[in-house]
Amino acid sequence: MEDQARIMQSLGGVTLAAHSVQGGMALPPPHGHEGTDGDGRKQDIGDILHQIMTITDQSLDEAQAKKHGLNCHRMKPALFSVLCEIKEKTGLSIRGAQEDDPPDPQLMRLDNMLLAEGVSGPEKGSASAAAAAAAAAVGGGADNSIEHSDYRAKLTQIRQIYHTELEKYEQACNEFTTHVMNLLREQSRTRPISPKEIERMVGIIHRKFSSIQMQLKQSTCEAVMILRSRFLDARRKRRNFSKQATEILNEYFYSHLSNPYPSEEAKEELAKKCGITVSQVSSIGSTLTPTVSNWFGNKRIRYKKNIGKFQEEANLYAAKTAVNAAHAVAAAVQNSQANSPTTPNSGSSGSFNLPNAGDMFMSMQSLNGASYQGAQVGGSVQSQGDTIRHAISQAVGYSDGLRGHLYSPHGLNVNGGWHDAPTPSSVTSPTEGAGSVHSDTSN
DNA sequence: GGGGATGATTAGTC
DNA sequence: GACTAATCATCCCC
Repeated sequence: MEDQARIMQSLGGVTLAAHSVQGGMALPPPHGHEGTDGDGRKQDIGDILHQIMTITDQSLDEAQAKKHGLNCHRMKPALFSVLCEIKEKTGLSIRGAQEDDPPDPQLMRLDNMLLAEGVSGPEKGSASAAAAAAAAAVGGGADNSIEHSDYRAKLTQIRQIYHTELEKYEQACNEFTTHVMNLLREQSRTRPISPKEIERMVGIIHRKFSSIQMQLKQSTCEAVMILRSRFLDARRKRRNFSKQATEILNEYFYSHLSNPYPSEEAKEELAKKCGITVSQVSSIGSTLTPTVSNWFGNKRIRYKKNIGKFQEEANLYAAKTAVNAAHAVAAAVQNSQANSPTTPNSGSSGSFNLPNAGDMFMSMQSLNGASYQGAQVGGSVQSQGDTIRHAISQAVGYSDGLRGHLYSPHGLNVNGGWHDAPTPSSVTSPTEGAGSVHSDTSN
């Protein structure tokens, strides 16, 4: 320690001296200190530094021996403290420049996406949740569940690959970090390396590895996107309504031909009856099941476009609804006769099987070849009841000889709009309450 | 395979 | 937000 203190004092401008050595130059004489004693010390330091400079040119054994010699040299602590001072000065600027890197937004996006897709994060988390959501959106069909499980299986595969690769990267990163730290600790015996510097080096290594990890995450995201798009493409495939569903929808459409705008409640009930959805509700995309809203939208347009083509269909459904009405009314009449002659038609069909009385009236008029003359709303309850009774007899008689009768396209006005559908979004059937799917024949 | 039927999508309107 | 009209894409029958 005495030597060290003396050297520090005698050298004065240590940094300059050290820099000179680093540049391969001879040490300059200490300022204001000359003499034989100073020359000797200068010679010692010069020797040590020269040995350090040439150590890499020597063979391993030779270098080890030299290293040992240097470590044991009496001047080593003095030299070490000089190097410490230099490092302290240069280290400050490096530290200031490299600390507190903000989190990479790209990496954050990738992380969020992988988490949302259920690739990263807990096993039972969003992967199955997303798949379950997809399944819920799709409905309950057998082929749907196959698609669902297929999607889930492929997602699990991606997840497994991702985690395996991630583990590999982490392991490699840890190994490399440990290796570098050991190396630095070893080197710290011959040159000054502070813990903070080791920490900084570890940070650099982690940054390098995290850039590799980012590539892995990017590839995984791409794979998920491809899988997702393929899966959704498969889901976008059009599925036709079942025959029964089409029947139900057509029945409603033709029985409300004057105003084929089902309310939300009506749509919901129709959807329930048909086993379909009201509208597109999936967050993932289109559903497999066709929707009531789509169906009515398409039906209205196609009916309007080509009324002639739909005449036969309209006749069929008019007859069908008439027969239904006949049965219901007959039952109601029987009921009322049996129970109380003063309360006719107390029964209900329980569904929209029976048409809107006004439309029913129109349908039957059409079946008779008569054109629809006026608004259907005005009729009294009694007169509608009479009309229905009249319709019953007509319908029963028509059920066989229906084909060939002209169905007059009612409900549409000259401009192509529906008669009494002033505000389509808030339509209520003329003779029934808003959203009622049930027949108002009992009126 | 062709063509009509039909469910979904999209842009524009109210 | 619901609707229309045009269009796309797929299904399904011949």
